[in-house]
Amino acid sequence: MKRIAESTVRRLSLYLRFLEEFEAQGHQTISSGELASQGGTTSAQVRKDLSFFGSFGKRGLGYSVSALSASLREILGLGRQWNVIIVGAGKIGAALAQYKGFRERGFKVVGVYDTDSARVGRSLDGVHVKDQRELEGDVAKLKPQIALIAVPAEAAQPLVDRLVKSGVRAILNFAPTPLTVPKGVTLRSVNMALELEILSYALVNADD
Amino acid sequence: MKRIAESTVRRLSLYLRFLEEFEAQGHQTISSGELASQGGTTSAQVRKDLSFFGSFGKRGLGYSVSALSASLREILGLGRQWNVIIVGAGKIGAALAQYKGFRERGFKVVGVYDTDSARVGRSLDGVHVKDQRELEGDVAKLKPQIALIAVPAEAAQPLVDRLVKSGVRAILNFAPTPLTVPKGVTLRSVNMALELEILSYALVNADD
DNA sequence: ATTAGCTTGTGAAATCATTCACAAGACCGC
DNA sequence: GCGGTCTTGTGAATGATTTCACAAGCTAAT
Ligand SMILES: NC(=O)c1ccc[n+]([C@@H]2O[C@H](COP(=O)([O-])OP(=O)(O)OC[C@H]3O[C@@H](n4cnc5c(N)ncnc54)[C@H](O)[C@@H]3O)[C@@H](O)[C@H]2O)c1
Ligand SMILES: NC(=O)c1ccc[n+]([C@@H]2O[C@H](COP(=O)([O-])OP(=O)(O)OC[C@H]3O[C@@H](n4cnc5c(N)ncnc54)[C@H](O)[C@@H]3O)[C@@H](O)[C@H]2O)c1
Repeated sequence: MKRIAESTVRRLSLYLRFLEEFEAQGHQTISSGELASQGGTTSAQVRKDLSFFGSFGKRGLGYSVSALSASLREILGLGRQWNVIIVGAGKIGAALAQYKGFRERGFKVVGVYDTDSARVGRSLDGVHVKDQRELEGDVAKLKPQIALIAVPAEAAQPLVDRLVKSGVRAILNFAPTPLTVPKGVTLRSVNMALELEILSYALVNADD
Repeated sequence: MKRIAESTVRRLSLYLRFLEEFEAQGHQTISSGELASQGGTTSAQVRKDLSFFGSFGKRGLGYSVSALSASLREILGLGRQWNVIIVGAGKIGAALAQYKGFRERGFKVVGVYDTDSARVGRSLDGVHVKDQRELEGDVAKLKPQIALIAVPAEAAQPLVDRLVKSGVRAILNFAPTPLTVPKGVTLRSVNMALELEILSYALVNADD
């Protein structure tokens, strides 16, 4: 299949969230326009996004909320549970480990790792923090598909290398540093200071 | 001035970070190619990004690290301290309040607010948590330019409305819900579950 | 069965972003 | 001062994404 733009995947994920809300409200069908207004986009965009994957609607009627939800879940790979590990049990790592929003969307935290012996052994919402030396062994055993990186910037690249070597193929990084991964591994970074800098830019350029 | 793409602003922010590292290493000049390789982009992209704002380099030589850093800081509005408030002192709000990375980049947390009386009064790294009823008064007094939203999804829109009414013009939202702001206010959202869903998509479509 | 009223799916057009490619400028060594 | 070697700044070309616009399909009402 043709490569799909990340912006499209991002919107599909948003559409799914709105569909679930709609479903909870008891609606049976939804039009591209309604979906668009929720997501801050246009009806044409919604239809174009969906058209890359097939044809899900009924002309004159719209989309079946439940059928489209199911299709989007399928497309996004959310019909299953993903096992996730978190490395770094500091402030942000602990918050992520306890975040209910992940589990609700099918991402289960199966391990949390740290170097600091003061943190190892503690329990974060049912998952107990282990020493990072157990990382490789656990990855081989538990086969988590996704790893979250919540360690200091300078520890991030060596950690990525270990994770990749152990077989992790998708990484979400929170350390504010550029990282490289070999082909075949997907890396995404969330950089919060950078988000604030974009706001800063917007504030000083408010007049345009 | 012509409107600048967000992707450009994002890269400028990254360039600045690399320049600071370069400066710390004692380098005087840097070429677009060196800057590009750090940021995972191309030299042409770097030059084009900068060209929107002026001409900062010397042909044959490259850019003065310190002069370009200063220019980028100016462009991004980072030549000053920004005051930031955080609403919601739960797990993620507390992590953000204690995050050193913000202060290092000129963002100072001047207030943290919550509804929960068990959390009010605690101190998070020097800033003590106040009752959210003090929000409006404090915003009038402290004039924070930026607010971070770390409350449950259902509390987010009413909170945005209060913040906007009080004069906050830039908001970074961590609640996984769509929010609307009037024109003149900048809103950005960080949606971590969505980041994981993009990874999920990448994993199930690894072969393309 | 026909019509009226919606809404989809999709080529074509328009807009936006990135990459190419090269003239022009700067430095260095001789 | 000149030739050689770099590297910038930038139009033009390419590529990607979004928007437009409309034929075609479905429903419901009569
Ligand atoms: N706190 C935030 O809100 C926040 C926000 C954005 C980004 N970040 C980034 O997230 C990362 C962690 O930040 P934090 O505030 O949680 O810091 P922290 O110091 O609270 O936590 C870092 C943890 O990582 C552990 N660690 C260090 N090296 C390790 C390794 N090799 N293996 C396993 N664990 C290791 C430390 O023992 C510590 O517990 C940093 O890169 C930071 O820039 C934090
Ligand atoms: N924990 C995470 O890692 C994480 C990650 C991504 C997004 N989020 C999102 O961030 C938000 C907070 O998550 P959390 O895990 O910190 O939850 P939490 O329950 O630990 O914290 C929420 C806090 O907000 C406070 N609050 C509620 N309504 C408020 C109001 N009107 N004004 C001020 N404070 C109010 C609550 O008292 C509580 O202390 C949620 O929307 C969540 O989806 C959390």
